[in-house]
Amino acid sequence: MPQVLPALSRKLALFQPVLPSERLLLQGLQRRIRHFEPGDELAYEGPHRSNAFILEAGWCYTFKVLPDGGRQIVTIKVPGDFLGWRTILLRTSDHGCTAITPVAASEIDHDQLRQVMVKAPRLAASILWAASRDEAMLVEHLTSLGRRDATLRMAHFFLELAARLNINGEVEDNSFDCPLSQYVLADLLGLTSIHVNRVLRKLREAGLMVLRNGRVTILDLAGMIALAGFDRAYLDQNGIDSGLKPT
Amino acid sequence: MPQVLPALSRKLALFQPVLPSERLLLQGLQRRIRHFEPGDELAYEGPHRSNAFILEAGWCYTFKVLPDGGRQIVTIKVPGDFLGWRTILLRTSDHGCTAITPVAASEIDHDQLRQVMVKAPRLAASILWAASRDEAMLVEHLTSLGRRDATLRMAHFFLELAARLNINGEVEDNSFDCPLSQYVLADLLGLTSIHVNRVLRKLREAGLMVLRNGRVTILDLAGMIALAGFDRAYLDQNGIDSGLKPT
DNA sequence: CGGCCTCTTGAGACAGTTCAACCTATGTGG
DNA sequence: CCACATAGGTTGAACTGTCTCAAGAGGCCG
Repeated sequence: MPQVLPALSRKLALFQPVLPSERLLLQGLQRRIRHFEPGDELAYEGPHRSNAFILEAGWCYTFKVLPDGGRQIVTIKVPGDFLGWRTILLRTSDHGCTAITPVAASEIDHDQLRQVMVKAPRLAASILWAASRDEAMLVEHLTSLGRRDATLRMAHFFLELAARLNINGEVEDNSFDCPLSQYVLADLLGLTSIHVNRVLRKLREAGLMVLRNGRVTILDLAGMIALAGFDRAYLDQNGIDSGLKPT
Repeated sequence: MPQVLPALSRKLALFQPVLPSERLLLQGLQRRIRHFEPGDELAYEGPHRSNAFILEAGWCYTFKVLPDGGRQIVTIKVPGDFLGWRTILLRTSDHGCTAITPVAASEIDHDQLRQVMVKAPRLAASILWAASRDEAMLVEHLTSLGRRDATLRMAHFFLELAARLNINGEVEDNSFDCPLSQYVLADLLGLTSIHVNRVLRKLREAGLMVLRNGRVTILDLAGMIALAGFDRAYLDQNGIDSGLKPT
């Protein structure tokens, strides 16, 4: 029996406590674990019935590709996140999903999920809360692309990421692992990888943050927050902050 | 007794038929109609309990404001759309909402909605389908801001808008009313109003589309679709197209 | 009539792109 | 164990899409 659900239930507990009975229902959803290697596709764009997952371990990104070959990364997914849930009801998968690191994900049985939603309204509310929070992050990302310049986008993204990872206890000493290449950051933030490189250098030289060897360190938290105009209210995680401390 | 729900139920019927009993439940949700004038705020950003609506008549936009005074319009809402539903479960309203035209909207009672979700799972699925579709549109918009240039963004937006409005039968002769100022289009598409003006001119001079006196006319549908790389699959409305015809 | 909002156009500036080169680390087959 | 390929990162120089600043025109309303 695989050890399951710590990340998801810890997140849901930010909304309301997960009762023992609900914990069992979640475990039922998380029985079928599948594994993927970096670069594997968990879902494809197109009109076929696509799978929904709970990401248990590892990182993925979801993306859209454009006719000209351009790619827009929509979200970075970390353990505890839902994957592909939007396509449970839509009849087409509107995006692809690729593993960044080795990934373990539990595949959701649609009928079983339907049962949970109908028979456990309280848990259903927790799940819909998490989905609403995902959408709020999407809106914030959209705002970044529309109205923040490259530097602010970068700073804002890493502050959000720290807050999300801290739910899983992955932030320590103002620092966390981050397996995102500059190419991925570029397609996420609507930039070129060349410009990502320059922006990261600027943040480093300003003493704000460093990304090196797959690890992020926030050097000046107050400076980052002021720069990005970051207000974590939209993450709705009052109980738990970014894990970062002023220096 | 106000005449209610044609737009929403027509939209939900694109997913599955709305049964008579479900129609009654929807009518129950749509009892408390409120009216707003252009410029009125239906919701504010901030940590208070915000209201959820179904937009019955008129147009709104939702937006975020940045510390530097910049504004990003997140979505344009037309009759039949949900407003503020994300903040039903989140404990903070992450965006504002402003009426563009005179608006009639039914205010949703949260407890009553909860009842519907629990007691009418089939209708709940239709509602969640519509919410998923809204999210898919958000993702497409995000992709526009990240990886499409100003002209493609504009063309893509108006093709999507036509498809949405055609559900309400508002598209006729490749033309539809559109009360969006160039300032609103600018904040929606992450541009300045000056550049919006130039892009609209370019589209007009290319014989692709015209926006004049609050009315859009698509002059060259195939050209627009090819230019924007528009694929309406993400709207998941197989039953009904954009109402536009090749010329 | 004056004030305001929206639309329009021009000219110069700049953020970010494109193209090109080179560097380092890691892995692989001969 | 070297030769080579690949992936990620770094830097420079020229180019361009979009912005900023500035000015003016048309329509609507009090």
